[in-house]
Amino acid sequence: MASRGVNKVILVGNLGNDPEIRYMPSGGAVANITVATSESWRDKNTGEQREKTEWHRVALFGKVAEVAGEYLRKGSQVYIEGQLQTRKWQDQNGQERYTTEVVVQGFNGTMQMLGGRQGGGQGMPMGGQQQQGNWGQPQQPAAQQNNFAPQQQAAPQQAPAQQPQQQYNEPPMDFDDDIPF
Amino acid sequence: MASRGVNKVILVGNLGNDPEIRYMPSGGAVANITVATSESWRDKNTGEQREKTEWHRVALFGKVAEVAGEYLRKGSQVYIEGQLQTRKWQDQNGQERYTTEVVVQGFNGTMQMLGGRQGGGQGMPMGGQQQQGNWGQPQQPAAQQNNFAPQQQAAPQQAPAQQPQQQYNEPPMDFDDDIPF
Amino acid sequence: MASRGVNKVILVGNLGNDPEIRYMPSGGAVANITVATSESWRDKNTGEQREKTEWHRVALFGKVAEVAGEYLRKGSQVYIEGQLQTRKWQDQNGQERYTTEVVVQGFNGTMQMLGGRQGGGQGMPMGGQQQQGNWGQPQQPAAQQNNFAPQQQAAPQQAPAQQPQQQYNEPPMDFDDDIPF
Amino acid sequence: MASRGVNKVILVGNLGNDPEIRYMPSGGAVANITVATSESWRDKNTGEQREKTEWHRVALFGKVAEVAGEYLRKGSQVYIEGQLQTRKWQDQNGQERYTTEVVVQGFNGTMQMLGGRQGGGQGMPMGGQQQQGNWGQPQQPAAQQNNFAPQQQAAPQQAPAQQPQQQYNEPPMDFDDDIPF
DNA sequence: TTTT
DNA sequence: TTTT
Repeated sequence: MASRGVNKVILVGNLGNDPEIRYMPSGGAVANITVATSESWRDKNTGEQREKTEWHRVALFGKVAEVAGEYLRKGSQVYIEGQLQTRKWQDQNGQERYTTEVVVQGFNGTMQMLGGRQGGGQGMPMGGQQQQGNWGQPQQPAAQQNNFAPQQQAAPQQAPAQQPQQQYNEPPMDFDDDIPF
Repeated sequence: MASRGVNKVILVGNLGNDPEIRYMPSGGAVANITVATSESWRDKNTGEQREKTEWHRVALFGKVAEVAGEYLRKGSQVYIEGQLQTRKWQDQNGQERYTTEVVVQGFNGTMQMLGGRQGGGQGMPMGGQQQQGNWGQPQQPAAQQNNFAPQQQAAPQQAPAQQPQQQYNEPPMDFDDDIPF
Repeated sequence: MASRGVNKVILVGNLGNDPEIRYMPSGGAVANITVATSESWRDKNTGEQREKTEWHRVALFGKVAEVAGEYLRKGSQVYIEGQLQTRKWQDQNGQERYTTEVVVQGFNGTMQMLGGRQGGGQGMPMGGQQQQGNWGQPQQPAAQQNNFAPQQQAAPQQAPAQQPQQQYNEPPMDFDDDIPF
Repeated sequence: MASRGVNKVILVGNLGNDPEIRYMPSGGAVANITVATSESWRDKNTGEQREKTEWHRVALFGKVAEVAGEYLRKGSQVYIEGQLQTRKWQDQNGQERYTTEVVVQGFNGTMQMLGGRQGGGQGMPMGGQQQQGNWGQPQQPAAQQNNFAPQQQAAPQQAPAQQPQQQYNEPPMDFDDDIPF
């Protein structure tokens, strides 16, 4: 829990796809999302308007992953606070590759749904039928890979001696997907 | 310059090596540094103290790159504020690879040297002979490695005409100022 | 523009009232908003749900103030990045008082409208009639105090030698309003 | 613990005075420090260099307050991450006054000592005799000013049972670690 | 792949 | 005074 140094990422952007939820053998949820941030500026040579979108891999763990799986959808706007983490893996040729992600886990991060009336009524963001933002209806976290009930680790954040960052050595994570990174 | 979304990284850590400085055809400086942040925690199973160091690639552009090249050294402690940026490149086998960096450029970021009484004396961080932290003596930004344009110009947000970040040349703070409360 | 030290505030919250816009003699706009952030938790003694709202004074300057005046309304959700600033003033009894605000000015800060389809279509956040979030229709910045045309300082941020922080010594700012601070 | 909204302050600056430590009836420590951040710029009218220092009230709670009391001294450079909080009080004339502070408490904030090789040797920041930065010798947190409960307990988010922030007792970083890229 |  |  101690730390020398600061490692903090803050993002506000929109999801490029629905979250992908997986469960670790321990039952803890992992949600992977991609978040777009973009900036636009006027090219000072050509004078034309230009835009550049940056895509961020974000991995959420535990309770916040469950919330993401239930309420976030493609297009949802989110505030993300997490840490940068680079992990090494082997591609199909046995070559070492590195992937950098924003990790949101326990007290080292947070996720906030933005826009719409998130977190509304009966535990669903919209509180009703009419969709205001791009939020999902609360779902059974069912359409997932493997699925032992995520053993409600609702408040693990207070746990006195939590073990950070042991992620990513459990599910394979399919990094050969055709996602652009 | 407009932007929808927020893309912000904040790091406090130490350099793993001396900065590598290059110059673009335009004359603009680029500094590459690696910054370590670490956290330690007590393993709740074994009870032993564990530590994990995360290494961050950071690319600085323009004036702030020159300052980095002059004053930062292996071990220097820095505050970095920048943006996440992932760029695509081809490895020797023609395979697409991705590298994620923290980009510090113009008004989208800042770098602050920490420790010692930076901003001291004659434009060098320490103000004197005795080395307090791990800061370099001001150098000619001459010993540049090589000089091909870096494969990436990072975000073109404010291009050549930028001129921020000439910090580090102010008098030391007087801590006997009357604090207004 | 240089700085020793970091002074940064990040808020995501909702406006408690419509923005108040004023113009300085120089023509620069100033927008004052109050932003609510809240947290809720379960009281570990009584077991009941509790909530606490924190109200923040935010002062925006220049272009971002104009945008705030045009598009933000009571209830609007915003992302604010600015600096902490405490200024001294005299109350009606001649007593020294201090007020702390989050100042958003030039490159030292940013404001992003959240939720809805902000910044949409023709320069208005919603792009149409149907109100999705709590955003104002684009207005003439007319109903303001004094009103020499704000001399479009649209890109003063690039200005080579801008003069920071001289605010608050121009308009009186009416700090005896019945706002709770 | 839940929250709608983000309320975050990040400071890097120097202490204007030694910390003031107090203990609450519960035994929890409270440290009050004032942190200076400053910026300087060239006045675009007169052409002269100008500087402005901003002073921040910071209140630390719990373990981090104890660390502050032991190791921080006037002039110490710190990284602070906390929340903005405004509290109401009555002055000697019975008038309502407001004071805004940066509150560092539990998981909602952190404090890092900067400069020197903090986290070194035997649990003290410098690891030895020779003072590199402006750090105090570890003290008994005994010389407390006075001992009435501070008028404010700040947000009760995680109350007594908190236990984060026991940093600063790790071995120094080895910068010859193999950087993974 | 998002959003505007 | 907001929002949920």
